[in-house]
Amino acid sequence: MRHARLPASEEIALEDVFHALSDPFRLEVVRRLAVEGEQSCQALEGDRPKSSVSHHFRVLREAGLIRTRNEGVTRMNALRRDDIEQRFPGLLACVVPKSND
Amino acid sequence: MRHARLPASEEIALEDVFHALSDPFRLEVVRRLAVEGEQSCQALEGDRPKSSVSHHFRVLREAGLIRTRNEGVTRMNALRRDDIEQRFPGLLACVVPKSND
DNA sequence: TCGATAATTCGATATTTTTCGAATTTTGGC
DNA sequence: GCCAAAATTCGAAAAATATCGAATTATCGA
Repeated sequence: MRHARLPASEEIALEDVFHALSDPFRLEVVRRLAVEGEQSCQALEGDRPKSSVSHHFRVLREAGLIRTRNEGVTRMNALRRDDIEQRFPGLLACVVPKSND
Repeated sequence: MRHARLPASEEIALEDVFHALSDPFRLEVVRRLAVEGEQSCQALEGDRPKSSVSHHFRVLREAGLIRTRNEGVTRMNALRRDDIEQRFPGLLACVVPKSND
């Protein structure tokens, strides 16, 4: 696996973040990660096919919004809360209902 | 002219705003309107053809980010600062260098 | 190593956006 | 009314995104 493409905090581009968040499914994913914390892809797929879900997670990952790690056979996705807050202070607050640190 | 399509403050959708701001030209337009205040389309077109500029202004208008009024033969575009701030507090601050009320 | 589960990649198609020239609309001045 | 300036609309073509099934990869456990 070398699909990483995870930008460093300073490399996160506002245009990319906005593009990632302009899709309703991806926006909802970010909100749920913010509220419920780390989640598997499965837990957040609606009734979409896996390949579609995977695509959206990739967009979020490459925009710098989420980070993915292996947990056994599943992959857990987490919002990069601190990195985003550091790079664009206040942005997450516009997106997310409320925080749960 | 009936191209208005200007959403009321409460109707502004976050996805639309994000989509509008995900384009570099449009993001720059918003920043310049924020810093320099009301501007004509001409003043902000780079070397793009008019029709292209007009398209981008329309996206911004329909997303609820700008408002356009006639000033003689030209049309002046202004950031809907208060409406956006009311609907999504803090969002503009993430986008714009600094404010000049 | 085999099988099962989770997710990614591939490839092809569909949908959405963007681009830009030409034609049109709007407004003001003569 | 006629002309010029500013911007929008139209229409077609190009580019970027999204969708989804099938094949592939990765990881764990037996």
